[in-house]
Amino acid sequence: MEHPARQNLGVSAYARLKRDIIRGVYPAGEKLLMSHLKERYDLGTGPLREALSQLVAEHLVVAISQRGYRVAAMSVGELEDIYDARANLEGLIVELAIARGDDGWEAEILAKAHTLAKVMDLSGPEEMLDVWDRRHQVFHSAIAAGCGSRHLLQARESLLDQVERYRHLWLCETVFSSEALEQKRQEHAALVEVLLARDSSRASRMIREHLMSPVPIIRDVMKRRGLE
Amino acid sequence: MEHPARQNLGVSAYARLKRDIIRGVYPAGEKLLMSHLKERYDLGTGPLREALSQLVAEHLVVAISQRGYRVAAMSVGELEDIYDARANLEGLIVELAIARGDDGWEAEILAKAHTLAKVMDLSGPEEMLDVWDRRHQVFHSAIAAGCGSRHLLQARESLLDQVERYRHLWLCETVFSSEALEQKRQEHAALVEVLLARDSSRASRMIREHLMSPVPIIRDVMKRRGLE
DNA sequence: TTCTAAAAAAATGTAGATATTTTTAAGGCA
DNA sequence: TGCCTTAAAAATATCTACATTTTTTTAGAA
Repeated sequence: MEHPARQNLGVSAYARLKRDIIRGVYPAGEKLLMSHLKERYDLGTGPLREALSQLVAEHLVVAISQRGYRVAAMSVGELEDIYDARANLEGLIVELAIARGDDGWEAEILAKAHTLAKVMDLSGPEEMLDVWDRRHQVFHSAIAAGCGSRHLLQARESLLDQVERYRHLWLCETVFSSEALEQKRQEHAALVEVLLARDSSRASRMIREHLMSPVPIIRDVMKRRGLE
Repeated sequence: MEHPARQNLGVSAYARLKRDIIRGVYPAGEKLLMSHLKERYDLGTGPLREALSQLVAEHLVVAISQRGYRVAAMSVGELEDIYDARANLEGLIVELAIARGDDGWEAEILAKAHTLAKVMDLSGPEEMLDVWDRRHQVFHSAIAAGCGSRHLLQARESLLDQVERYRHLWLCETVFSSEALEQKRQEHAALVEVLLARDSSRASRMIREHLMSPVPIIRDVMKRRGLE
């Protein structure tokens, strides 16, 4: 008989904390009080400190010696830098993917693009956005996977984790109009076409623009909320 | 009066463990026994687990639930992927640096290149290699800094950390002939020239080749040591 | 108000309790 | 004997409770 494979508590603490930070449960810069975390997650300090250490390594949390932990700050400056870095890295990855991707890669892109395009058929507004976002991520990951480099994809993941708090701001604030959805769909369709045509420089430019487009919107949200 | 700013033990445990892993004190794949670590670093499990958690996030250590920690494996496959990823990322960063770097950037490069070129004047063989390596890193960092993106530089640092174990293999094994040194010096000089001329595509290609050159040597060392 | 000192709160570290895995040893069977 | 299974013992990982140290707050005095 197989046990349910007992995880150590640090791992689940890590997952839950990360999720809560990304979802904005703890605002940027907020002190993460050990006593509060112990109560909220019903855990001892040991596992919590393990989890926090990992989050420090991922730059989502900052540790100040003898003064505990804080949620990493957010700023418009960082917003712009993360998106810039992400756009450029993704551009590079797409170029490599076009040079290196095989038939399976093309097929995966088509499959994920199709799944993504079919989202609107679904039910409620909240849930639809959720599903759309998940499939959107999967679609872009399928494109990136073609570069074939575990370590470039790892760098990409790391930036995704760091951008997630800003992106969440966008998802929350955006009343997702069907025009915007339609707009995105067209961008994706155009992107797929250029990818399959293996037009490296055009694909790279397109993906960079595609990724940068939420920046002005998020910047506005931040300024409105006094997060600048 | 200022206190010496007491660090928590996890931080120094992290630094020492990382150093030892990179230096090959613990071979790839080796089990990191808590009892051994406690004795070696004279620390309790708490700080050690904090340090190990950070190293897990940096992919230098792997955690297996209820079975403790191991040094991350090494393989020729990973060697090739890290160097490939690094070369491509560095190529991208150089292109951005050329587009974005200002006069200060150019000046820094010239300064660091000069310091690097002057290393040979120094004393012993071991120490010289040490100094050379440090200045070499500084030189390349000065180039990369021009891209102006904290997050791209952070991704670069992360790859540097991960490649360090392989690079250390190279530094240890290489009896550093003055021809090789001379060869490197020429590559650097050529690189500086192209950078200052702002020849983006040539600089990118040159740096990619420059970074890839140790790969065959390291691959040989690994095969000889049965690390493949 | 501004400074100081006591009190409270918080972070950090260790020791030891608990749970899990690994090793060892013994027994059964071909 | 050789090999597998099983059970106990040892080693190990993990977690919590509490002790210690440091920071922050509070309250009183100048």
